[in-house]
This record gives sequence, structure tokens and C-alpha cells, in this order.
Amino acid sequence: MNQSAVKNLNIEFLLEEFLPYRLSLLSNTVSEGISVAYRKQHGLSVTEWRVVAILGRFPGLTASEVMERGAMDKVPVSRAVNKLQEKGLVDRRPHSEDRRRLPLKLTAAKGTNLFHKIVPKALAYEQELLSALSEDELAGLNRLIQKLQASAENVNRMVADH
Amino acid sequence: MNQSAVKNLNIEFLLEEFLPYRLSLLSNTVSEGISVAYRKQHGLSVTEWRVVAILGRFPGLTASEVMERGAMDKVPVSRAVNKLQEKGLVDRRPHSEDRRRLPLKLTAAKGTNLFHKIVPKALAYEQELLSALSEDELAGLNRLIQKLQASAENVNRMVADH
DNA sequence: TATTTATAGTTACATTTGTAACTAATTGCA
DNA sequence: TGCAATTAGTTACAAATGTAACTATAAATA
Repeated sequence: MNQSAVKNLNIEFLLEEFLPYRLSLLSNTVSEGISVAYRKQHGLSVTEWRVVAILGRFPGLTASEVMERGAMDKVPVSRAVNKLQEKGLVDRRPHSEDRRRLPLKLTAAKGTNLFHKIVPKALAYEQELLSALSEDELAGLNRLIQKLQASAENVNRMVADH
Repeated sequence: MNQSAVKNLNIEFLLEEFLPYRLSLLSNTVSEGISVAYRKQHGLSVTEWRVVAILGRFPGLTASEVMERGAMDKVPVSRAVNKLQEKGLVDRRPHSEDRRRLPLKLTAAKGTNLFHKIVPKALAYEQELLSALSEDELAGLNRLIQKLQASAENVNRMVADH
């Protein structure tokens, strides 16, 4: 009589087939792997790494601009920048015309050095991850992610407007 | 002379093209939207919702089994189960043969009621999200997620073994 | 010019989550 | 049987992150 694991209240719902769950699982698995490169080896949090990545490519952005470009929250960015400055990785100088803004740069010595060490590791991980896919699959993946991102933003906007 | 935003330290790296970042962004956007349905309307955290979803489909699982099935961590599951019990949504009875185990069930009244309310909302959100994709794209998405998940687990295993 | 409004960034509080240490119960094995 | 090793689940501590309130500066407007 032990059918209790089968009585499903007459609703078919499998978490492992639910897209939000699968996306979350995949993202977490990937993050876990990639973060080894910067968390354990360089003592950077995910947010800190993203700030470094953005500043390496776009020196001189302010915290707000970093935030926008990385779709991150205001507060984590502020905190990450503080820590990066404490560690001597980021330099923060007052803006000449607007004293609210603080343009940010990787420091010439430690900051860019770290950037040059970490980026190849990140790219290597990505390469490894994608080696399971064919050229066509990769192209498809890029298109699907883009479509889903746009769709999710649309749905969220609709929900927000009731 | 303002080329500072272009000096990229001779490394091409765009965060917004980096797969781990895009996956994280997509997952967060989706989670944010879907969580409105259970966080704001029913006061459930993501983990709590997942536990409810699993128990609705598989009544009688223990916390460890829920954890395995949902690929969640031990501690969050324990805490979620405690809260769900406090809220009268989950029932926890000692196992007859192994007193370490505590089989879990949604309560007949509140628990299953909640389950029946939330699951359609979750499925509706998923439907809305996927409405942007064709049948073929959906099939491709499922295959790609599966492949990437397997690939990420492989890479992580390799990295863990040094 | 004076006053309101908006913006950049920080700080305070609460919530969530992970790591590690812990308790209680069971299993394995000498 | 008796002791060591596992396992289920909880608790304690630390780190990360979001919301809201706050400070300082700048822009808008009257």
C-alpha cells in the first residue's frame, strides 16, 4: 500500500522540469565553478570580480555607471568598491566637475595585474564549459538567452503594472 | 584625448558577453518575477516554495530526500521546513524505524491548499516566459540546458580534482 | 537668489545563506 | 557486545545582499 510517493494531489508538477528552477540550478553550478578562480585564489567576491572586470575594460567609470553596466545593485557595488580600494586594487579620485561622482580605475600595479591574471582563467572556464556545444548550438544558445532575458523583463514589467 | 574608456589594457573582455554572467542575470531576472507569486502573495521564500513544490509531488520525503531532489543545501532545507511547520503548512512525524528521519507532508488543510494555489501561478509564469519561443526553440533550450548542466558539473569535478 | 527636487554614494537594519561544529540515532565491524 | 564510523537534522557564527533611511552635492524652478 505504500503509494504515498505517487499520490500527487492531482497536480502534475515536477520541480526539475520547471524552467526557473533549472536556470537557477545551472547558474549556481556555473557560478560555483567559476568562482573558485577568484574567490579562493584571489579573495574576491562575485561582485568584486565583476567590478574589476568592468573597470578593466572601461576605466574611469563611476560606481553608478559600473552598477548600470553590470546590472548590479547600488549597495553591493558601493561595498565592493570600498573593499577593492582597501586592497589597493582600485583607485578613486574626485570628479573635477561633479564632486558627487568618483571615477574609478584599477591601480596600475596591483589592479591591472590582477585583471590580467583573472581574465584568462575566466575565459578558460567559459571555453571549457562551451566545449560541449557545437558551433550551431552555441549560436542557438546565445539567441535563446537573449530572447529569454527580453521575455522575462517583459513579463516582469507586465506583472509590476498589475 | 579622452580615450580612457577605450584603453582596455589590451585584453578583450566584456562582462555582458560572458556566459556565467549572462546566465546569472537571466536566472535572477526570472527568479525575481516568479518569486512575486509566492513571496509577496504568500510569504514564502524561494527555498520554502521549492520544499512545498517537492512535497506536493512527493509526500512523505524526509528533509534529506527533499534536499537531494531539489539540489538544495542541507541547512536552508532544515530552516525552510521549520518555518513551514510553524506556518502550519507542513507536518513532520517521526519515522517508525529510524528515529533520525522525519518524513514530511503538506498538511491536508493549509498545505495542500497553498500548493493548489501556487502551482498554477508558477506554471502560468513559465508559460508566459516561454511564449516568446517557438516549439523548436523550446526543444533546443531544453537540450542546451541539459548539456550545459552536465558540462558544468564535469568541469567543476575536474577543477576539484586539481 | 532661495527653495525644492533629483542624484551619487554611504550607512543601518533585517533577511538569507553558507561553513563548520554539534547532538542524536543508527550501522559496521572487531 | 562494545566501540568506531555514518547519517539525519539542528545550531552557531560569519559573510553577502536587499530595503530604506541618510548625507552631500548638483540641477531645476520659482
